[in-house]
Amino acid sequence: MNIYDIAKLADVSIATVSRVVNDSSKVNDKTKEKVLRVMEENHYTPNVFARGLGLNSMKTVGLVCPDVSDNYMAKAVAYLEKNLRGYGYDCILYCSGYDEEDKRQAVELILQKRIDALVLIGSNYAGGRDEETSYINEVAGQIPVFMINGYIEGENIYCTLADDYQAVYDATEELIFAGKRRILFLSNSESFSAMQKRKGYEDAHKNHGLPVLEELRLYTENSIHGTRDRLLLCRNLVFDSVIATEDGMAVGALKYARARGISVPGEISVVGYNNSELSISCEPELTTVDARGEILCKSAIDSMMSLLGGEKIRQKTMIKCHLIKRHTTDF
Amino acid sequence: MNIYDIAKLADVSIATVSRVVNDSSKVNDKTKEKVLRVMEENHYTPNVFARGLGLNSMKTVGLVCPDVSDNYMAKAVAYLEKNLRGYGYDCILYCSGYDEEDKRQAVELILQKRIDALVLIGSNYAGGRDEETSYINEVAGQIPVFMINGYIEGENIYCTLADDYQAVYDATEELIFAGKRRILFLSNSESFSAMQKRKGYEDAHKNHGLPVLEELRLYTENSIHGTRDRLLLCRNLVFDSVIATEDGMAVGALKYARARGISVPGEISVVGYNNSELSISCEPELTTVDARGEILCKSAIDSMMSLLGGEKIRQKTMIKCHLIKRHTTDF
DNA sequence: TTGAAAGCGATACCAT
DNA sequence: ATGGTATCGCTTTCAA
Repeated sequence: MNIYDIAKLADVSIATVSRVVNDSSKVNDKTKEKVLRVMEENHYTPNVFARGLGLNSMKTVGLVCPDVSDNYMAKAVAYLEKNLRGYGYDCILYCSGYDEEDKRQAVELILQKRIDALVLIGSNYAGGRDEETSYINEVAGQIPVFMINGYIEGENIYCTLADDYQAVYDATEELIFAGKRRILFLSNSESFSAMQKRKGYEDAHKNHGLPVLEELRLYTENSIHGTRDRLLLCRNLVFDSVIATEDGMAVGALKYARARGISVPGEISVVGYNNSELSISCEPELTTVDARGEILCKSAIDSMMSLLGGEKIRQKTMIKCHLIKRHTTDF
Repeated sequence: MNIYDIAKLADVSIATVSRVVNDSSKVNDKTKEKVLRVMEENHYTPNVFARGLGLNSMKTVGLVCPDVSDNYMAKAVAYLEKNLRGYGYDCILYCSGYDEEDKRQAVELILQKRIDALVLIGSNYAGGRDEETSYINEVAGQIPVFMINGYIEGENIYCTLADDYQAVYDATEELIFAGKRRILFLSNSESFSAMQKRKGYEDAHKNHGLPVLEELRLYTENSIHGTRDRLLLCRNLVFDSVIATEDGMAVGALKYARARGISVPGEISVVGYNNSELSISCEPELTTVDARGEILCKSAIDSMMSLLGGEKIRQKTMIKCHLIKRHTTDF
């Protein structure tokens, strides 16, 4: 059942049917009604391919993230999908993995689907060297690119990001005020966001005349047991508090403390990041930074709709984070 | 840059270009090479819409789940997306929510995108009454439908499911063997899977001559604090063990025990479901059922590829679950 | 092995 | 307000 069939049945031309479908103004109410009825009766739905061919758009936005099974990204995807659909846009999803080459390729592939806009979720697409992100600038030559919690400068690239720097700066400062002097910094990547966090951690030390100790900066995987075991292996690492760039690592630190018989927050304080469910599943429950994922996504969608509607929008939007104090710290 | 441009530059007809693109056999190696070079030089990529129009397919499968921010579904989506892409299929994602009407509508909408197959993730699409799932049968009239951990009978519907019944039956039986007589059953939905689990719980009791006590079947939301608070409110509910249909609720039970000063597994045993990260974040770590989400997805993909390749496949595949014993039980 | 031409099902411009 | 028709870019017969 195509537009020709409907036209014939309704005894009008395909042009009129098309007008009704796109509810163009210039069509007689009676005609419109008749066509609508015929469409209804025959369960007609326009062929999206034909439509796409003509308009060179299928009202689709591409979502790319390293891994949707990560809770932060999953929430972002869920939010984006739901709300973009509210605007009549569908989402096609690519999980790129974390490898540089794979990320580049995922973006290249999804671009071939003639999406109307690209959303890059997570700070893993920024960071690193410029050469490594140049492909994003290229994409931006064709369609607008929106980054959720990443920042790349360039024409047609729009970034919404959490103020991770300030969040970690503030948390570090609170620990310092509480008398902590050996704050372990746990991270698992060199993403844009991880770099911001690290800088916040370091600046807080510097601004309070405290040394930034190399030995207190630890790389580990973002897994509970992985982090615990990693810490267990460092037999002569001494610290009185922990700031982790992801909740998983913070919980790992908790597990480590328990394994070593160290009390939290009595002997060490622990701060996590992302306010994920992990942070309330553990014992004691985790003080953590809420990076406002939903607000970031909302802001990105607003920008996108303005842009696609022809308005001019700003390229960088920064959102403040929020420290949620629970039972792993005593400040 | 379209097929005509390439044809002109390579000094061949568009038919030949098309043959090269689809690497049809009947094309001279020299010609092929020449065309390939021109395509390369001009960064040519076929227009997916035009292609879709001709083939009436865009090699896309529709993924529908109630909520990707749920860890189980997110993992499924991640796995499906990654592996389907390996077969050259893209994924378009719809998060339907849990409401009956919304689910129906999501399926209807995604169908308009002329997807090649539909995957329904999670047992929330089955269960309830037949009238409520009839729309799925209708969809199956047009394209194959694959259900991940759900079961609906019907032509062109293919189901892969975990043996949730047996998993809960076995876990319940172990608790009974360990001397437990008041096993609390915590659930949060009436999905197909939830029903299977409940039946497993009840049958284990019956087969061991134990009564199924109404008061020990509790509905609650799948949230840690929600479940904890719900239990805290039941002042005269007595139980010696817990089986939850989701890890979140099991952790909630743990939190309840802690709040009441009840020791786990000393005084009560707790069993969760899904082997999520929550189950290792909590303290003590949770004994939980691994419902083999990845294996389910793998099996579904295999079936799909066989079917699209013209083979005949079976409509129902059952996968055995696995009980992972950790520290919340002592059997 | 290659090319010419007929669809595929919409949109949109130009008439009327 | 409505209709006729070119157009979008590809796939696929049918001939050569």
